[in-house]
Amino acid sequence: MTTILVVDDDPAIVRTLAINLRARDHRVQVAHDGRTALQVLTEETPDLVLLDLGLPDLDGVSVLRRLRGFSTVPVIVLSARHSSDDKVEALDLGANDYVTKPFGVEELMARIRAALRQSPAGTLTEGRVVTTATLRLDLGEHAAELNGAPVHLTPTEWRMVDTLTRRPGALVRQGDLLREVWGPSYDKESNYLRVFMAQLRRKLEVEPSRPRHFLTEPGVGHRFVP
Amino acid sequence: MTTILVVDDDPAIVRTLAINLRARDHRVQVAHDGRTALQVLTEETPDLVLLDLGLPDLDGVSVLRRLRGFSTVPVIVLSARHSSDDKVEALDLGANDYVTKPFGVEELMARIRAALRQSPAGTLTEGRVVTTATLRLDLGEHAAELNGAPVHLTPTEWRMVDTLTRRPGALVRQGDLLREVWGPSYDKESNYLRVFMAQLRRKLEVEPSRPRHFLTEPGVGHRFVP
DNA sequence: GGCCAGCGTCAAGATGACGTCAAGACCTGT
DNA sequence: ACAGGTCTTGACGTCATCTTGACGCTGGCC
Repeated sequence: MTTILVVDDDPAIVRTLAINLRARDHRVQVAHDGRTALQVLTEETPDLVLLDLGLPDLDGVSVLRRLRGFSTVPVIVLSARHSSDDKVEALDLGANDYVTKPFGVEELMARIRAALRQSPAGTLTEGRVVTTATLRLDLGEHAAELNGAPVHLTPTEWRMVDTLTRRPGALVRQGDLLREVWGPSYDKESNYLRVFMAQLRRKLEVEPSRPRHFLTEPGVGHRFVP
Repeated sequence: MTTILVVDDDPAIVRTLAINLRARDHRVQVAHDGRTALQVLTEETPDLVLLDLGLPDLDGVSVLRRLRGFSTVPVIVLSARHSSDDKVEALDLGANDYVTKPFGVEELMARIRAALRQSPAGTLTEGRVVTTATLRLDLGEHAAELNGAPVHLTPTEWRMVDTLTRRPGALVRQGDLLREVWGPSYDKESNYLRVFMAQLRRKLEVEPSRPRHFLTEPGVGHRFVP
């Protein structure tokens, strides 16, 4: 049983979606504006988000940008805007799919199934936990410990940890890391990597100047070794 | 760099897609019918498939069904059929996205980015791995081992290893090697070869003075023998 | 035996990438 | 409006890597 968060200010649409989703055995959560949506997302961990772009308070796009700051939950954008630019923007901000209103319910349900199917076996719900001799990183709970002492990581730092630890020991190229963490257009800003790798080492390495987990492969990329 | 397989029988569409994909640094493979597409997929491992539904031989839907039998590669369906049933069918058969023709190129490119982003990071890397009795060279991961002990190679050394091991046992001429590693204008700087061949042997040969893998063919070039 | 061309070796200097720091911009909640 | 935390941006020292040149060795040829 999966949980789906519906973010839309139109009660009629919300009702239609809720009925259809419940009929297909999903749990449904509702937020009528962007602020509430973000609030819900920090407290709950739905398996998918249906996000309307036309919200009363925040722009749907900002909601998307912000939620991608701390979550990799699959997002399907619903929007009345048909323009190519809007679609490109939303997709590049991290939306998994973009459906224009009015939409066929059956199609949307199929797209939801598709998105859930692809979602890498639990990015949120099944909290990934990485542990080493000195470290404990709970990706789901956003909790980090160094030698038992809790450490606070910022959203960007979490995103870096997330992509670096996805395949332990594997090399992540600079461009890939930048795109994953900051977005598609940032693939040349290697400054950021220097700053944030230093930050991660300061917070997560016993001896920041002699890193054992967060390593640099000069000219190529970075890797996390357990 | 990712490889994308375009399956479509319309040469005009294939050409448009190929141009746009190459401009965005993708390698492009083409299949004009379903049979060829399935054939290619058993031999190569593209990172994403663009699949037209209207093919001359097999129905695109059957292609999709069959390829899902042995592959989890992301598939974006392109189709002139707008009906909801068609979309639902394709999506439920395992398509990751469904785009109706005519489509905006920018939108499609954004959807490709979105699909690649979601695909588990591991599936993308085409890791060539070269092994001998004493050596292990993982070109994708930039990891090298000599008798089980990890060895660190610099970027230039990796480029040399890359070109030398591309065709094991084959002779690579000095000029070709220099051009591949340092650039087109360096084809006379055979100094570099001397310096870096020595470096490679020091790091990757059990007995650097009696090389068994990285050999020199005086006056002609170099070769890697497994 | 002596000469030459090409290869192997070495080390010093130049270069560029990385690590570090701090000031300012930005955003958020009070 | 303010205070706290976070992200961005630029400058700078440091280090690994690359470049460059000098020298010794070897094998072929006269």
